Amino acid sequence: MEGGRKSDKESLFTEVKFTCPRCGSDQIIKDPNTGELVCASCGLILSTGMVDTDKDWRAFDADEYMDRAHTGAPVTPTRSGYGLDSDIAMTSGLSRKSVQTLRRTHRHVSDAREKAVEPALRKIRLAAETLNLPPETVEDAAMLYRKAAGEGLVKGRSMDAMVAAVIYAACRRTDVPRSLEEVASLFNLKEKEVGRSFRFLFRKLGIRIPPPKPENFVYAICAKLGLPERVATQAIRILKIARQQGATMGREPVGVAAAAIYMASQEFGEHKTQRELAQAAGVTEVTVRNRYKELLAKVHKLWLEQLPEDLKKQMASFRESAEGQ
DNA sequence: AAGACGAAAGTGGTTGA
DNA sequence: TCAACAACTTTCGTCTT
Repeated sequence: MEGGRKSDKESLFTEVKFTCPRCGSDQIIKDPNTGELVCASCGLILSTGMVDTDKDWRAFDADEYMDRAHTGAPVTPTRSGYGLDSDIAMTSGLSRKSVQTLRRTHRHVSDAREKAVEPALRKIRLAAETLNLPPETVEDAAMLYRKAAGEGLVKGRSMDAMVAAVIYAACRRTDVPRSLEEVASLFNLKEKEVGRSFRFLFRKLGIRIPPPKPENFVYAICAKLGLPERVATQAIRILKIARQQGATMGREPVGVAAAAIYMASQEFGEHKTQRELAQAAGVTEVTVRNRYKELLAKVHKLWLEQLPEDLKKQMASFRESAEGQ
């Protein structure tokens, strides 16, 4: 590979020593224009909503403090019993015998439900680890599975396909860019099978899942190609205009993303071939080319017009120094 | 020679009758 | 169930640098 050039190229990962609270990746990129910190792995914007580990309540005197304090194990749908166990105490007012009866009934009902979903939840947790999913996504997947199981949609279907489907759905709902192919192959399933379960699920549950945004794929593709953050930032600008212009409708989001990156990289003199972009995005050269053509027609001019003067000059100088090499 | 571009034919999914 | 359709892929030839 062209190892020599890489050192004088601006590093994609500026020395930010954060790790992503969602996926744990340390590939955090800083957007020079907005100052936002973005995770290159899962696309989460960090700086506008850093995790607040403080209390979620305030107290103005000691009594209030005692009153409002609540602690204990976090509630999570990813574990059976939501990570909580409940029991019925031997309190006064009830005979020993009725407490025992109550306990037995309670255990019977909750155990039966929990036992039914436990293997699936275990699979979800395992898959999440391999796919490097943030907790938010894992919880959503677990929640969806519980909902599906609760409505009897799981019976008689392949558990793996259902688990894969809820994981994919959760990724979509929480803006984590994982492809159907990635999720399906983890379970040795075909895209088609998972896709079918996915559609069945959200049709039956009445859940609306918007198509993935092309922006979600930008940082992952740029990271694969070692493109600097300024290219990623502008690609996202291009994609925002593209959406306003209706240039993303009905198009494969990842293909549009690749084309936008191609466009931005050219303006910055960061030459990558259409083939390289296509490979990084997992589409063909022709798709990149066609999306690029559409972006040229509908977006390119608007994008350049909206750019601040100093950034235009910056682009020109980057292009010149690239040509000089 | 490498990369960009375009045309033509084929593929697999979706939609509506 | 089937045909029509849109988006995408594969393949290949031509043009440009």
